[in-house]
Amino acid sequence: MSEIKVVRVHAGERQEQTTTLGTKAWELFKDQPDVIAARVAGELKDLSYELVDGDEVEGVAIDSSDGHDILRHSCAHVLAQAVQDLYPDAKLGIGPPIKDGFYYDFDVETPFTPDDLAKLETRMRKIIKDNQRFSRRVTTDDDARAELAHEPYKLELIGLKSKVADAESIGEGAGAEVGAGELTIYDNIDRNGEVAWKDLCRGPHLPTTKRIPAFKLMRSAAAYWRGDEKNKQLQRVYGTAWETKEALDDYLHRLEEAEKRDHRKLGRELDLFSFPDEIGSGLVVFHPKGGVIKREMEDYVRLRHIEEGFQYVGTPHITKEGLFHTSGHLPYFEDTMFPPMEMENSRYFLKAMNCPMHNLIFRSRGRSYRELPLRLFEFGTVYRYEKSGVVHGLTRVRGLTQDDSHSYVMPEQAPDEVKHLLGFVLSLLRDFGLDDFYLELSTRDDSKDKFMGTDEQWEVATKVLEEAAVETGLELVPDPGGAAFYGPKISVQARDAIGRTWQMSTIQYDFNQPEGFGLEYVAPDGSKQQPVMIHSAKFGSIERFFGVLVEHYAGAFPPWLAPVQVEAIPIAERHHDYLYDVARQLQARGIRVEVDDSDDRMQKKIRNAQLQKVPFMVIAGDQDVEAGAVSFRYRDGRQDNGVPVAEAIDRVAAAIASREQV
RNA sequence: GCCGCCUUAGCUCAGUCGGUAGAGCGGCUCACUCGUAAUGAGCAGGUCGUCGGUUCGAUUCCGACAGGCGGCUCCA
Repeated sequence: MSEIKVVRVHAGERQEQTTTLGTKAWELFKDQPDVIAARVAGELKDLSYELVDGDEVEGVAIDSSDGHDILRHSCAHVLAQAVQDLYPDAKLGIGPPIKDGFYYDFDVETPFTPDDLAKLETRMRKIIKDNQRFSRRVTTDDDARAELAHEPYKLELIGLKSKVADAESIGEGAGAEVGAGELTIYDNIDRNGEVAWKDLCRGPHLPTTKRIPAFKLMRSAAAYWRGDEKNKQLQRVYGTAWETKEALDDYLHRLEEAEKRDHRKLGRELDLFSFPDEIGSGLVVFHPKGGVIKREMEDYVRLRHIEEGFQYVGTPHITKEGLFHTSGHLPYFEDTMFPPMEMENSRYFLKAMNCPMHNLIFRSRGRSYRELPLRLFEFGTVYRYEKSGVVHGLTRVRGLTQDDSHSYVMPEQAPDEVKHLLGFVLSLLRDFGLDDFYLELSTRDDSKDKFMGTDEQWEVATKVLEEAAVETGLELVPDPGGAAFYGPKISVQARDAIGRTWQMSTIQYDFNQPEGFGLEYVAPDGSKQQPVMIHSAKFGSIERFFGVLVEHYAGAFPPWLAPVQVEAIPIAERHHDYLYDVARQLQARGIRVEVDDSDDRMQKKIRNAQLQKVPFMVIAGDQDVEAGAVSFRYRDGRQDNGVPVAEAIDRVAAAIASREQV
């Protein structure tokens, strides 16, 4: 028997090992039960992979990122097997792992109900218990076609694979089925050595179904085949799978926690805003408490813009259609604008973007290079006809207010202006408590008909943005094809308190609208030149940012934003006057305070203030009155008793002024 | 826009196998005046999302529409 040499890599350590030809990868990891696959020369392999001389082999643990993907993908196979067991006519789509789980698409007569999911889970448990072996088999396109003749979607994938090199371009997630290179089928072999099921798949997989420690089916929904709305809708079943029952429970618990932060729920509970049916879908009204937060946000943002050299302007909500022809928007976006109103032989549109109006302000008189950069800024409310299925709380609405600015600059000023804007938006987001970002650079792709302008213009603009983005040192993710029709954009993605990312600010470089509007300035040499305009929204939309902040803080806003900053709680009725007096002093310092003079017991008042997430509870009873003091209770239950009134007021005022969280 | 599910009091939710409904919280009134997350009692509150159909009779069954939820597609 011939010997081979392999290197076993573990925790960064390389360990040479001599073994015999025919040794399988799993034999190297017999002592590590959490290893479910192997990485050989950077490629993931099944544990049944047969080692060859010189291989560097690293164990892939089930709780690693790759391990999770493999576990979840294998679980998707088990789901598909269960579906075809219970619904033999079901045709298979694709079944890749996704963040925190997996899905599998099926073409079935009738959509799955929650009851069906329960039945499928039961069936899956049986398959898992059956300890079926995932067995890899290399095949050819022709053989696979014959074998999968009854699976039209798989046949389509095989056909596409032979045409394109990049499997991911076939459609979302399809890379899990057909990878680059050879085509493989995985057989599920049961205890009796029979093939219980099989699927076209790139792998790798767990060694056996029994290695799925914990899973759960989450929901079903329709999804277009290959992500194209022109294609048939398949039924997609979502599930999740984890390395232990505890990890699954933790995940479900995290979902529950995220649900508690849902701004739609908190918006109702904290009486911040609502979406009255009578007004229409996606149109929000802010209640007084939400209004306080919104006003604080706007006041601060307006102040900071002015400090950064912006001038505050105002524009109307409707306009004749010609303006949007000039700007170039109408041909691109008419179907996402509200339909026009006929008036005095003109068609008027609700405003869907502010830039054209700002251009008219620029053009209202002659401009000198000495005025540039000219920075116009406003809270511009725009209306967009979002499709009915996409409206979602405050994060996707039909009426939104952008903290929108346009900087008009000489072309040579553009790089500095973009850097200035980027620094500004990041500092602003930090002031609101978001400090974990990455950037996305959205550029033109090959579908050039979607985009206006010359190759050279796009190249220059993209380079300016890219350099500014790189200079921040933040992670930069490319987004080809994501640009606006008039130019490339940088968007700032912020991670919230529980790690979710939200698109916030955008900075766009636009050489098209200045041309369309005939914008010009007089240069030092007396010639007329065309400025470049740079669009920027810092929050993106006030409404969305409001929603993000609600979720980020789980409704427990820092004092400077909190609708009620101090709840004064008398222990008994005889302490009311004392607290009214304290409240007057707080109000004199501009602090938002309420005295809870209801006839609830003080314990109930504390509970109410706690549920309203008020940052400072100021309590007074006989002892406090006698000492000229108050007692603090914070949201986390911490107490600080007998604080002299003047000191207490200073303390609250200081926390507000510093915009800190308490 | 597409697929599925949902819509009963201000909120959260029971219920009616077709005979016009109930709880808790919240609100109001009264009593209680209390030291760090729910005092007690009483009262009020619903054309069961809207419109149509079936039926002697519809909140319940069917259809359309509106709104919501979860996805897909989209997102200037």
